[in-house]
Amino acid sequence: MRMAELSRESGVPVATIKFYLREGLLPPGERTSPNQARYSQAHVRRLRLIRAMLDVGGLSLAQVTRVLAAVDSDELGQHDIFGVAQETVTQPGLDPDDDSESANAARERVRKLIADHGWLVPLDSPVVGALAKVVATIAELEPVLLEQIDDRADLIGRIADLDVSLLDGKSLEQQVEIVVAGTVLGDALMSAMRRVAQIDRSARRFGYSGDKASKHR
Amino acid sequence: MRMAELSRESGVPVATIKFYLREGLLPPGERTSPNQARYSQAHVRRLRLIRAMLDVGGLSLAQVTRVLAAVDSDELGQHDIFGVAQETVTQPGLDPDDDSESANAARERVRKLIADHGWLVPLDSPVVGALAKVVATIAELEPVLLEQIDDRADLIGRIADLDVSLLDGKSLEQQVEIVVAGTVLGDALMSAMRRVAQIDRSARRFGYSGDKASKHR
DNA sequence: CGTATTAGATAGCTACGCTATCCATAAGTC
DNA sequence: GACTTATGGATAGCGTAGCTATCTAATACG
Repeated sequence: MRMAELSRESGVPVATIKFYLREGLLPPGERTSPNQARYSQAHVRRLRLIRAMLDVGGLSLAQVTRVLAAVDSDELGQHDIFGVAQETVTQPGLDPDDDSESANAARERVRKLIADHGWLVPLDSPVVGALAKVVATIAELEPVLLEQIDDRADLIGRIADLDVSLLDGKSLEQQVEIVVAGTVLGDALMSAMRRVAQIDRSARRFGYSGDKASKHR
Repeated sequence: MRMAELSRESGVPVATIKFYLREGLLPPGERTSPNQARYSQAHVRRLRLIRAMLDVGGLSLAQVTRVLAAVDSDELGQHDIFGVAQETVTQPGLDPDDDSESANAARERVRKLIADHGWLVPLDSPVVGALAKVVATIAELEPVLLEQIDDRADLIGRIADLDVSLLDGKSLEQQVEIVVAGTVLGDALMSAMRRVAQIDRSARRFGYSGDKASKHR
């Protein structure tokens, strides 16, 4: 497959593909002569993955770069797969040097949450720091949201069960792909479904009107 | 409170506050003379809300602007609250003119999902379109993720129950604030908790090692 | 009265994610 | 083999987002 076809297949403009090649997001094609190359189905798939992470997952190019680098390096152990995918996606959490009252309160709340649920997670991991930051933000803005955090954690735990069960009987290579997609696109899927479900619950509680008139103009 | 103090209280630089004022994100202060103004605690809170939506929620300035406009307009009915918050946050979904096989398959899958769960949601609403887009993307990239979508939908539905139950006994004004924060920050909270829970489940399944040595370098 | 702030206007800046142009070589076409 | 088209690679530029900096005239404060 040559450049034009790769572009057509993937829906990504040629100039953009060249840009991704320069940035190392897309591996170079197989050389057929000093300055010609041939691309494969793997390139199409890689392009689709890039676009999915950018458009649907909402990642930055830099994050996509890191995720792909992790995918390509094959020195991952079973247990690290999630960590690697997550750490490249997780945004900076609570500053560890932040010793303010609210920061400590948030950290404590998260510590207790993890302990209460018996979660086996190092407290100094980036994901925990990120969670602490979210909790701190919510605590000072709309603390009611934290009232049922334990119930939420139970449900989320069961979602995580589903996530992990997906890996059953898969090769390590497949697992990497599933975890990456599951981490990035999984967030989008959960958010999108939650919104739909909220509309349903809200309609049941406050009354459903199928016509547009009731919608905000 | 004058500008300098507002800046100190909120942690937002003066230049940035002025920028937000220009953009209409922050309402003008109360005039004390033709070119002086005084700010209140409400301004501090508003600033914190803006920063939370930008930094934690990951919204764009334009989205924040729309959310705030909706918050400020008080012509919302009970049932519309979710819709308004969501529609300003929900990114463009599947193009309705897209008649490709994959797009139709995704739409059908979503339609069935909604029907199976008895959700009361207009199929042409933006949130459903957004969900269809996510489903379409996952379907062509990592379709295994869709295998347990019904189980996920059940759990998400129960999360939505929690979301809606938060509004019990709250004034309409409070409800608006809760829904806005719950929509934007709630996504961040769920994602962060899910990552932590995934680490736990993964550790249980594949073995936990508390030391850093097992982590990706 | 003098120094420090302020509101408001305008201009500039950095990062991101492309997009466009150029050129020399190679491929496809007759 | 001549000729048109496509390609790889390099370099430059562009549009948007989200601030940041500077300036000015008016006000506040001690």
